[in-house]
Amino acid sequence: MADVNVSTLPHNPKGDGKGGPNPAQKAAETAGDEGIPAIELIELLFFAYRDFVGDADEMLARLGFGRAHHRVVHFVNRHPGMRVADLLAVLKITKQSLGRVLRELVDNDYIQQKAGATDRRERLLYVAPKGEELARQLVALQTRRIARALNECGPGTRIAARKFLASMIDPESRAEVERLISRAAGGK
Amino acid sequence: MADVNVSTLPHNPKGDGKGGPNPAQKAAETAGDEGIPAIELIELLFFAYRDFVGDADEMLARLGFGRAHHRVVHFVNRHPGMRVADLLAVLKITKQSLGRVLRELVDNDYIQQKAGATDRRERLLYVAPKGEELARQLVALQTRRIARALNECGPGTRIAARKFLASMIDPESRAEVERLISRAAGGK
DNA sequence: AGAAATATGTCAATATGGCTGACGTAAACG
DNA sequence: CGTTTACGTCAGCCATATTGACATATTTCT
Repeated sequence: MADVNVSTLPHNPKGDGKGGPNPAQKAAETAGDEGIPAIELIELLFFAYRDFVGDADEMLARLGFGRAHHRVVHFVNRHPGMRVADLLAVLKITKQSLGRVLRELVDNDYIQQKAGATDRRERLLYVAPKGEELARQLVALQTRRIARALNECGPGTRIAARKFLASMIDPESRAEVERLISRAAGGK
Repeated sequence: MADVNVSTLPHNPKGDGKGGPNPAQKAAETAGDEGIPAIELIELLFFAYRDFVGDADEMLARLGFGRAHHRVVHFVNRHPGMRVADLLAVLKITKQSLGRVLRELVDNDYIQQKAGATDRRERLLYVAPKGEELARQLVALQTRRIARALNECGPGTRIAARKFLASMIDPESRAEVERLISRAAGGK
């Protein structure tokens, strides 16, 4: 699956004897420590992620931006002075795709570009005040949801969630993601 | 943020005295039980989700399908006999958008339609054998990743992850999502 | 110095997956 | 019988991504 929305549900009009267990169950089966099918986590991950990014989507839409802009502002804010090539590598999109989004952000004073000091071919990217403010607001929004969730859950949840999410990442990428996170987060 | 990819990182060419903590930190701050900034979870959620859906994306691409098809096959498989209107409500897209995807799936024998028994205006949706097999494979793929992650983490992780993810969902939607999950999962 | 590689930008065409508005048809409902 | 409902479809638009080709500056290598 990929982003999905909820709201209403399939009805089951006249209790047509279809209420019980159904397909997709054998495939799910148990997977992990207890005897609960992983399909639960599959769908929860979906809905959780949908609402998680939904917060930002709204704010962005009001500015005429989309998720692509969010990604750029977020990463540039987290890694000031990153090069265009670095951003492309992190986002894994083509420079043509980045081009439009970056241009819009630069034109609207969310992102600044500076030629590299040692290599003037490089365009080092920085958030302008507007971009920093936007990034701050977006992080605050998403932080709020996470804080609420953590508060609702037990005290060990943060650690567990952090570990679980990290384990969900491709093993090959994990080291880089950890580096990306800790580096920007001020990890020394 | 929204879906992002990792791989290389911003370089920091000549140790220009930029290695330390940087912006976006004050905004992150602590949020929850311990003193760790939520921004870690924000980014982990991203990368985890990216790889999570990436599994399916590959398989789908080989069939010429996209995420839209995945959603349809997944939900129809989980809720056999659901109506088009139900699917629209769950996916929260327009019927025009669903139309194309559904037509492709029907034309290629992944999904079957049957007129409703009591209300013949309804088109009840069922997975055809090919669709069931595809849904099974996709769930298996994602289950594998989850199982691996749970195995890597402690025994309590499943419970904690389940709770955390559920708490990340909008409070208003939570009951419906739980219903959606448990109903299809064989909840009586 | 000159050639090659690198970092970036840009033009053009294409695909996917959303959207809105308008209209049509069959069936149920009152 | 008229209205509403469930669904489908035509037509056009938008955002985001893609590929391929090519341009321009600048650095690096020989």
